[in-house]
Amino acid sequence: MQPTRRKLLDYFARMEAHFGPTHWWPGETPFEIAIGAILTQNTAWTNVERAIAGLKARELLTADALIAAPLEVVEQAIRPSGYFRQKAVRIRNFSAHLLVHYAGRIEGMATRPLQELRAELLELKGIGPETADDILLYAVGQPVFVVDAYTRRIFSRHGLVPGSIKYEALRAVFERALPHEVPLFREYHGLIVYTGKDFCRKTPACAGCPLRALLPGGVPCAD
DNA sequence: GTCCAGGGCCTAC
DNA sequence: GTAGGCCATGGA
Repeated sequence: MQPTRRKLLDYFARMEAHFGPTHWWPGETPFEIAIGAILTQNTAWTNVERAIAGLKARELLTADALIAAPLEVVEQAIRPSGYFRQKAVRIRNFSAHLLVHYAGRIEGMATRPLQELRAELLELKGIGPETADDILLYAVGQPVFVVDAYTRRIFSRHGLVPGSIKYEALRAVFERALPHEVPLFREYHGLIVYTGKDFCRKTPACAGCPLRALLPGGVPCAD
């Protein structure tokens, strides 16, 4: 049940033909991207934008500033993103780690061996597999394939992987089949997000989806 | 009013 | 090792 490189590149080509370049991920600096990765956990991006704006308005978008500010100020700044008490602690945990080990600069992470850095991020409370891989791919620029709910939904509905597949197994599917190129991994995940947002939760099922023709038996997918 | 979003942690079997 | 509860806001 391992899809070929050819097949996964066909999915990519069809999404790219439909959407064009996504330039995923939204964010002006590596630090902002990393914080956005934490804030978007189980949360719609529109709410994350408000939270990022709240941090910018208070000049809190650096590791130093996030640590120096009172916790309640950070909480209020990110309140629109939901789970604001948890996330305030999480972005401060991440900031503290960044300050202690990398002088507060994401760029400092780029010199570390990828697997060691990934394990290090996963040690931090509030950084799970998807958030770690978001940070690695989009903030640090390392070739890891980001898996999310849309990835599992789309590729299991297409019969390419089991619906019960775990995060690491699904990540391995893509990383085994595809060349480890950062631009490809970045765009591939961005296109999956676009496709999932626009088509997976709309009715009639799959109308207009660029992957529609690839569905097994041409049958629209549904929950 | 109800459902749920680009997760992750903790607890109980 | 895994299923279930919890965290919280805003839009559909």
